[in-house]
Parts: sequence; structure tokens; C-alpha cells
Amino acid sequence: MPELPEVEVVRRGLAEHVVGRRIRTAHLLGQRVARRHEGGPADLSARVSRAKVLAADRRGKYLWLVLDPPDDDPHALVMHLGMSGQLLVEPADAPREKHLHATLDFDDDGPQLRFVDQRTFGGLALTPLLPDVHRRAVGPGSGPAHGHGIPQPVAHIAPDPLEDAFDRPTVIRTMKSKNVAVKRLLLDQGVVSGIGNIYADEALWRAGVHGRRPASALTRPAIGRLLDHAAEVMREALGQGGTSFDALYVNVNGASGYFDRSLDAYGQTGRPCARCGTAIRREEFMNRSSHYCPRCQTVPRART
DNA sequence: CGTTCATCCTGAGAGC
DNA sequence: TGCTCTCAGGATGAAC
Repeated sequence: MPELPEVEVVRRGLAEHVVGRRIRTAHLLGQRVARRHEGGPADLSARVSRAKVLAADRRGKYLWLVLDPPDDDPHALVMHLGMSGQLLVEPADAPREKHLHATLDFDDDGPQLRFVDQRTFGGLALTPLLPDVHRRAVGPGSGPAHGHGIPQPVAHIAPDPLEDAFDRPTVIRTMKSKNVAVKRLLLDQGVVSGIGNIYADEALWRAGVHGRRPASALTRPAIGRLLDHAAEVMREALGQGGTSFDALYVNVNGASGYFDRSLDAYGQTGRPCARCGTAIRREEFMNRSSHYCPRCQTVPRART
């Protein structure tokens, strides 16, 4: 279940193993992997071939390779991992995975990049790069965020809590203004990106806030603390996940060690709360599940 | 216009 | 053993 930390681990792997190389050919297996690409798989394959990879970038759960294509038009190969996507760097003659959907081969005859996705919620698309409307002046010492621009399909995604362009006061104001369950806003990628069901539950548990509380009923400092907890839990997961992928394997499972040790709420139904010992409860929310401590996270009276 | 909901997909695990 | 059922969930676009 790749959320921001897992996607960042993959991005770092791409930066190390793919950036700087020139693509020779791309093979797309099936229609579905390129369903978000306007021209379909054949067009995607043709237009990616011969392009050099200039950078690996990310916003929230979206990942993209900045390309320097022969026609000099700034484009990016956007890759979303969905629920089960993996990017693997492997020799071309390595056994083919059961759910292999795409391969990229490079001019240097080195290992190829593979997109494997069991449930195919993810996919690839080649799109233009647009100026980042969220980009703002950053302090001395900080590099420009997303200097190459933002791919079209990512334009509506808000900055994530771990990037320079993240505008904490604005996000707090936006959330405070909405009479909507606060967990819904944490998961709304147009408000703040990168947070999925797992880290939303963890952040809410740490903050001692029930996800069904209307955001407008929280104080601005409380919303700020909630966002800080979300950033912190994702940074911790990144710290652990970033250490466990090896040189030839750019793998979203790199962060799996985190799930074994460190989750306090998500998937902990029935187990004692680490703070107060009360059994963690599971309830349905937005056709998903929410996990919370009924004592630390007071349930609001009215349903939202 | 803002919000809610069904939908895509496959494998794991439960229950019978 | 093998069948059916439920669940997991990000993002999108249709419906309300």
C-alpha cells in the first residue's frame, strides 16, 4: 500500500539507478497500464523511446521521470503505483513477473526498469510539464522545488507535508473552513497530498483526534498538530524504509519493516492502545476502515 | 459548485 | 479439498 514514504523510497531508487540513462525502447503489455495516456500504449512507447531521463521527481503519491525527448518539448513519464505497483531494476533476462506490465530498456545495455502491478490500479502516462503554481520563494539554502515543473495530471494535487512548497498555514485555514470529517480532508489529495488510510489513522491516533470529528470543530493549533503528526509518522517510516532497499531492487516493499514494528492504530483492531491499554476499535468510514482508540480519540456525537 | 459514491483489479483469508 | 464470500484501497468521473 504505497503512500508517500514508500513512493519516496522508490523515487530515490530511480534517482540512483535510472536518472542519466537514455531509454532505447519501451514495451507496454496490455492496454490497461497506459489507460491514462491519451494516445494509448503504442503512442507512449514510441514517444518515450530515445528520451534521456533527466530527473526523478515526486509529489504526494505521484512519481515521474523528467524526460529530455528528441523534440525538446518538456515531458514527464508519470508513474502511479496505485495499490500494488512496484518498480524493479533488473537484468533483461531475469524471470518475468506474473503481473509485469511494462519494461524500459536503456542504451547502456544495463538493467531494465520494470513496472509490476498485481491489481493494476496504477499506470503510466507521458504528459507535458507545466509550471508549478504552488512553487513559492524558499529560504536560502533550499533548492527550488520541482524546478522542472509539474506533470498535467499532478497539477490538481496539493503539495505534500515533506516538500518545500507545503504551505502549512494555508492548509490549516482550508481545513478549518470545512464542516467535514477531518479524516476525509487528510485523505483529500487536493488539500494535502501523500497521506493514505494507514498514515491518516496513525496521525489521528497520535493527535488523539477521532477522524469523524468535523475539521471546523477543531482549533487551528489542533489541526496544525495533526498535520505535524502526519509529517512525522511519514518521516519515521521513510527513515526505516529508506535503509532496506538494496542496489538492484527499487521496491515498494522496502518500507514493510515499518509496518511490522511501528503501527499504533492501523490494523490493530482488538489490540491494546499503546497509550492507555483500551482495545483499538475498527469502524467503517467512506467505504473503508478506520482504526482508533475509543478512549484517546473521543467519538463525536453526530455522524458526519 | 461541492460533495458522495461506485468502479476498476486480484489475491489472501475466512467460513462452510 | 474446494468452493464462495468478504476485504484491502487510490483516484476518477458520474451522480446527487
